[in-house]
Amino acid sequence: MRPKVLLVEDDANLVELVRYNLDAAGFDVVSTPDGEEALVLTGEEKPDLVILDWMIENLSGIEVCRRLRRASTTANLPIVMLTARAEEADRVRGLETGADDYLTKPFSPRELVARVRAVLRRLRPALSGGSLDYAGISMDTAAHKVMRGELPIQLGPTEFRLLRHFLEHPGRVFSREQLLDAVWGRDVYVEQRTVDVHIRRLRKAINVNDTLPDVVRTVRSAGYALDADAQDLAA
Amino acid sequence: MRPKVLLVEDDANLVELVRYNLDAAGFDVVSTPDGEEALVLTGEEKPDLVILDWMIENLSGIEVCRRLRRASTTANLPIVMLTARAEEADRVRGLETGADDYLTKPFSPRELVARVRAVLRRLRPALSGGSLDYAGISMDTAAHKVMRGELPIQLGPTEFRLLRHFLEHPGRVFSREQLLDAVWGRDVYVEQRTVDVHIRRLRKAINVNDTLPDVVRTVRSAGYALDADAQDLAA
DNA sequence: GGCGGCTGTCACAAAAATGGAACTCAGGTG
DNA sequence: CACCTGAGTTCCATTTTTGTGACAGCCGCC
Repeated sequence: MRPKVLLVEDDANLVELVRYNLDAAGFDVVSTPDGEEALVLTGEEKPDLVILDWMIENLSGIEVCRRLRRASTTANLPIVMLTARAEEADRVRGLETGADDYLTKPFSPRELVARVRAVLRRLRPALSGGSLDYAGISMDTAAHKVMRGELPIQLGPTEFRLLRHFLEHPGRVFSREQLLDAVWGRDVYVEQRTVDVHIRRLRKAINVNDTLPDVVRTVRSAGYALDADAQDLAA
Repeated sequence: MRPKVLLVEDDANLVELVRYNLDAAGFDVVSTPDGEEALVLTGEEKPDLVILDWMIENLSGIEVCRRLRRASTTANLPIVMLTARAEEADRVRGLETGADDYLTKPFSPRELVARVRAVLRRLRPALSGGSLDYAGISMDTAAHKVMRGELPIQLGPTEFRLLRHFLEHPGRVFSREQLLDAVWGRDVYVEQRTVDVHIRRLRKAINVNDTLPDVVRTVRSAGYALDADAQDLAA
């Protein structure tokens, strides 16, 4: 699955240059020159990362950044700012508004790709092909294989995505609603309790034998989390 | 708890400059000019982030970076590279080796701090807002975990919300009515005395053993407050 | 068309949390 | 010291939330 990047930039030549390089590096690219539209596209396209030029139409890049950070659904969306403003104050302001990285023009396309990769490697390890490890579970996202210690684990597609999501945010609690958004997709309508059933199927598959601790923690009235010490807390 | 940064840099003047700025920004700083020692210190000091100069003694920064990435305990340690080598190829190489960010000298201390913050904001949400600390109690709101010193605390949903409310307004006294509004919700109708019961459950859970002081202070005919010295005041 | 793996729902069981009542305890008062 | 008020505790019926097994529909495959 190619990660999707939303490019918000009004210089058509630059858009083409960046699009070409990102495409070659294995990314899908959606672009717009317009700040307002960027916010709309973020909701519709659900990009994995946004590249924001500072000077764009309608809303400034920094304002778009601020709004994305404020909305809960995009508060964690990786953002790379891109601009001709090399002033130190601007760079600091960009980073403090919530951008994850900041590049000044002129920049090298290769460096941009490298920085986009570095940001994604951090935030969405699964997208960059590597493997995810936590609490004795390791998932090879490329090969779609999962191991619990030395034991291979067999998972259905939904359980796989569910576990991957947990591994990307170890220890963190997600509500059923958040899990439906992240694992099923934002426009899918299913009962919240369906999450319970899949959690159960995941537990069944992961806790191969009774000697291994359950790593899925139930947080009453809140949701579920993947947790190395799920057991101790219950005790 | 202040995040700890390991600074690997051999220019003593630069070390002082960076140390001063990071300290002012709320970080603890440990430093060494030596690549080999950096690896040792990483294990001993368990920093939250490493700032690595490329040109250092014994091992090059990029080699240190590579080794840190390879070791499982430090594979996820955030790394910011810092160097005089402005060549594009070097920057790309640095980022691809696993650095999370890359700054070229001369750089502004403020930008360095901003970038360090941006990297940490991503990786350790707990260090920048996700966690509430007061009177020896720390609550990780993302993971829904509470600790009293080193001891894990088990709370029911209502007690959790109650404690969170207290932690958000440490030391302040709330009437039962205010607590019902804030913790139960404005439109919920329950007896005021119910608050007492939950306060009791909270106390029971928090005061794990008798040696620890009670941090919930009762203010007669007024309400309750979370207080570091609840005992002394009562005496 | 039949088979097997996945999915989403349901209904019921099990577990945990909650709210309230009753009773006890502590502090202040005259 | 008896009395009164507010707070601490305990207990338990009820309500809420989660766990679980079963099942029917779907889809790709042989």
